[in-house]
Order: sequence, then C-alpha cells, then structure tokens
Amino acid sequence: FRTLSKGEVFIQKYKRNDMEYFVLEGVCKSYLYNPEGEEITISFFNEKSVLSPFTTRTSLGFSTMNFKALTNVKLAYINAGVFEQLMISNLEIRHFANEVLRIELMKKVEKEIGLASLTAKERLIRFREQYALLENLIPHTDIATYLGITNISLSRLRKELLKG
Amino acid sequence: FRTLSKGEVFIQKYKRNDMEYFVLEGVCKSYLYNPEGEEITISFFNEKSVLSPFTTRTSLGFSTMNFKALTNVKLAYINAGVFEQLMISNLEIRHFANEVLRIELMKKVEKEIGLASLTAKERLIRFREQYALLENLIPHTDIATYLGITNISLSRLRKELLKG
DNA sequence: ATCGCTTTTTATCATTTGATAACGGAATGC
DNA sequence: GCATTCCGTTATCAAATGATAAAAAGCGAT
Repeated sequence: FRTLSKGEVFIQKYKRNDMEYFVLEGVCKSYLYNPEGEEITISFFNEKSVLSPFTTRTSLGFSTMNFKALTNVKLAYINAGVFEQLMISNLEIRHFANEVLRIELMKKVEKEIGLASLTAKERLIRFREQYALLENLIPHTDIATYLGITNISLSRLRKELLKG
Repeated sequence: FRTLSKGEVFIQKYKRNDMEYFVLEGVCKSYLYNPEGEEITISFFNEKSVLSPFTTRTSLGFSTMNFKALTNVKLAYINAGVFEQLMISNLEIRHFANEVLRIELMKKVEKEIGLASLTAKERLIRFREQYALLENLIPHTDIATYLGITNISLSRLRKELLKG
C-alpha cells in the first residue's frame, strides 16, 4: 500500500517501473506532453479502479507515460512479474486481467470515436456522464486537454450548458 | 489461411468470433458506426501486421467491432484459445503477444493525442508519415473519418499541402 | 481579513472546420 | 457512344473553436 498527496507524480515516463497498481481512494490521471510542453490528459482513474496494466504502459522496463495523483490517493500495488505468474497459474486472475485490458482498450476506442465524430459540447456531456464528480474536484485544464479543447472553450461550454 | 476480396467484412460486431488474425497482404480497417450511421474508421492494418488481439475486440465471445478488407487481402488465422495456450506455455510467444498489445495501445494513445492536440492539417501530415501508401489506395472517406474530419475538409487540406 | 497567486470566466477577433450544393472526372453498364 | 453512378473537388456561407488579453473569482499562507 502507498499514500500519495495531491499533485504527486508516481510513475514517470522513461523511468523504470515494474508494478501493477490499484486505486483504492482518490483520482489519478495519465498524461503526456505535447510539442508545446503542455500536459495532455490521456485517462482518468477513479477510486476503486485498476490503473493501466503494466504491459500497456511499459516498454523494456521503462514507463511510456506519466501518472499523477489529482487528489490525495491510496494505492495498492504488486510486482508485475509476480502478478504475471498469478495470471498464468490462475484462470480467474487471467480472465480478470484480460477483462481489465479489454475495458482499457474499449475506453480508448470510445474516446477516440468521441474525439473523431462528436462536437466538443457532446464530448463534455459524455464526460459528465462518465466522471460525474470530477468537474468539481480537479483543475479544469486537466479536463480540457482530456476533451481536446482549451480550458477557455471548456468554460464557454459550461456556461452554455447551464442555460440550455 | 484465407483470402478476402476488396470490401469484404470478415469480423462483424455482435457476431461470434474466436480467432486471432495476421494480415499477410493487403490493407484492412476496423470501424464502428456513429449515431448518424456512418462508418468511423478506428484503425488501419497494413500488410505484414497483426490485427487487434482477440481479447481487446471481443466481449463474452462476441465481437465489439467490425473489420473490413479495403483491398484484396490474405489473412492467416488461428483459434484464440489455442493461441492463449501457446502464450501460457511459451515465454517467447507470451512476450510477443504482450508486445503486440502494448503497441496496439500506444498507437491508440498517439492517435488520441493527435486528435486532442493537433490541427487537422498536422494530423494529415502525420497520417502520411505513418501510412504513406494508403492515400492513393483506399477511399478518402475512410481516411477522413480516421482523422476526425469530413472528406471535404480532407480535400481542402490536400490542396493546401500541395501548395505550401 | 488581506495579500499574492492560481484558476476560471468574459470579451474580441481571427482561423478552422462543417454543411450544403454544384461541378468535374473516372469507372461501369447498357 | 451515352447515361449513370461514385468519388473527389470547389464554392459559399454558417458555426465552432482557438489566441490573446483582461477581469473576476477562488484559495492558501501569513
């Protein structure tokens, strides 16, 4: 187990990492930097959820992404190699892990479709359905980069949705 | 092995499927329908590549996506359960499969960042780097929905990039 | 409470992208 | 040969979004 305070980065791109993580309390994000050096939010992780599986965020033992606590966070974690052995020896754990993986990918596909074929307003509406609590909990900039808009556009859309 | 002709749909959403596929020749796309009923391209698969792994596109034995041949295509395929056993018994195959999975996910992340933080023009430039041959091989509509723009915008951008 | 800092909102203007319609070229079938 | 269809382009106008700057609101530390 491990406790993080708000703002703490617990996985850094290009650094070694060999753990699987489970978010017990709080909210995290995964992110990368765009060419302008701004943080782009890739995913949010609510409490009681599984972080992106090790294999999908690690290349040759080094992380391909950053992860940061957006609130105070409690994590559980286990060595990824140990977990892999559990997967191999236990059908249930293997299916659990595959399910986590599939859901991770499906979320990405849904987000992708949203970015490709919905307006920013529709994306915000969908975001609210999926992460109802986040909008009043974390900086809007993190949400804006997740939605693929500026925080100024986000502010406009918030106002618009208040009225209509 | 299996041969597909141009336009053939070989995996259908909501239908049973239990195979892993390898694209030997030709080009495929995965796609879904948006609320307007239009095909939205999710990914392209060039020749000599692996299709999205079974677990990531299947839920309870049913496909979560459609796959279509965009040219004449030659596939190799193997039962996914058999392949899973190979993964378990063979470290090398397991690592291969994990690598395929990680690359699949990283591609999605890159596309996601592109959709979220690049202009349509920049996305087209990047698309050309990644799929140099496709633009003169497949319908532009498929490319446009992949880039998250209309085929009319795509046409405009093509013209613009010719000049500048 | 107040100061200083960050975040969010508002305003203005420019740019990008979409919607619609019309046009042109290439392939196909009669 | 000629119509038909499909696909890509062009034109026009409207809507959405970005860039920049400035004001307002929130927040933490003293």
